[in-house]
Amino acid sequence: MSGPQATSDQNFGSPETAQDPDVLPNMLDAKLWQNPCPFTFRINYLALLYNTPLYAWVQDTYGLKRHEYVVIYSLGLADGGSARDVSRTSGFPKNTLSRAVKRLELMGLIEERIKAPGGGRRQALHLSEKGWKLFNDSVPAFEALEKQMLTPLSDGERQILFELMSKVVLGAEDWAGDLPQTAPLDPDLNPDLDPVMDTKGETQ
Amino acid sequence: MSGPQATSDQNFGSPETAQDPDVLPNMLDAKLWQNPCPFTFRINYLALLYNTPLYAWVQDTYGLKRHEYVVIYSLGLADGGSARDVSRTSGFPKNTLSRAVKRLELMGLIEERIKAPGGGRRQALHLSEKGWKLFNDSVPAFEALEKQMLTPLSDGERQILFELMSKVVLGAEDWAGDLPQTAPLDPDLNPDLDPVMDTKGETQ
DNA sequence: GTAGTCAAGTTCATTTTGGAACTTATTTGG
DNA sequence: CCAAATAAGTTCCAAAATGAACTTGACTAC
Repeated sequence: MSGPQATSDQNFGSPETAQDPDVLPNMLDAKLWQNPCPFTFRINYLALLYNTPLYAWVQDTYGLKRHEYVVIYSLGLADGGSARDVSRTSGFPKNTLSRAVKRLELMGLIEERIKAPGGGRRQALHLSEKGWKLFNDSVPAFEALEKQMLTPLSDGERQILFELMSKVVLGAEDWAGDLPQTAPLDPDLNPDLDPVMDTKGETQ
Repeated sequence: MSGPQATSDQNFGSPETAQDPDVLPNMLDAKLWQNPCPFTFRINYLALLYNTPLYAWVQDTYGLKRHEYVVIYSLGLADGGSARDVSRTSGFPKNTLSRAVKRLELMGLIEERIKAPGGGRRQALHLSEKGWKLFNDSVPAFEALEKQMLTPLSDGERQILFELMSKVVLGAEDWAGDLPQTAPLDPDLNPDLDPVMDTKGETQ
């Protein structure tokens, strides 16, 4: 090996050890098995593998950009939510979502906005009938790919994975610092719900 | 509830059931606990929570954009890799990486390029001394946050999580369709390595 | 009830991104 | 060996994303 990194054995990428360079999993192997951050790499890599084809499909099928579809999906799960809610749970900046909402309104996928009952200047967003149809028609594709992803696991393993991931997410309150516009995780999450987020599509 | 979605019980977002709207975990709760894709949401959400602060820190500390740092990180793990390798393992388009490589070269973080021994027009990229230093100095921050993320788990649980995630990633060969420029997972991944990917930072 | 504070949402200007076309090295087939 | 095919890397440019400033409505305190 050439540099500091003490990745002793195994060959990957390094010119002197590279063999068939067209199999090229050298770098992938390195990122999977020599990574000081094996967990977050897997997270990111799976997000990439999952999101990329699905959002491409959404784009082709419905002509919606990712952040636009995310609004639909978010409202499908949490009807009456605001742009702020979508921003905080998805990571997209609020001006991006402002535009998305405007376009969805124009397309007749969400209803005219009304100020949210609860607080501030918030606007409660609602899917239109057309919006609900799009949501219901599209979600199965997302479900199917998630199911596909999990086929290597037994039912029991899937359950365990779900529980471990949930633990990690719930523990995130403590460290999840300052996102762009900061969405502190809620202390008393209700263990009977289900949300959606939005990670673009690249790994480390 | 207003629309089709049969999210019966629990209150979230829905104007009629919304209570304290400022706690607003309504939508987060919905995405976590009512999500038809609970696994991929968690993946995406954790990627968001992880990547966002780290890449902001990299930007502030080293003045490197995400894709630029990704090149550094990738070469730190797989020295001698090519831009193509980084593209395929990270999901960034090749022109974006071409620019990144050019800038890193300019900054003196990677060495002059030489054509890769193995194949085609490929160029083997190498970190400079300065590049290695940056890599070695920065990686601990990534490691630390990953460690932080996993604190809710016991050692045994972390091990199990690692194994389950690995299973899922290895199984991805079968379905991981066509990424932008398609990186077929290698059939015989060497279970002694470790790679890095790149998922921007939004959930669904 | 008026002033001050806060934050959701919008607009604007700039930078960034990435598809498409192109270049160029290399390999393969005749 | 030469011609065609392949694919890595680059360039160009139109489209998209986003930070920052701004607007606006609502709540708070006096």
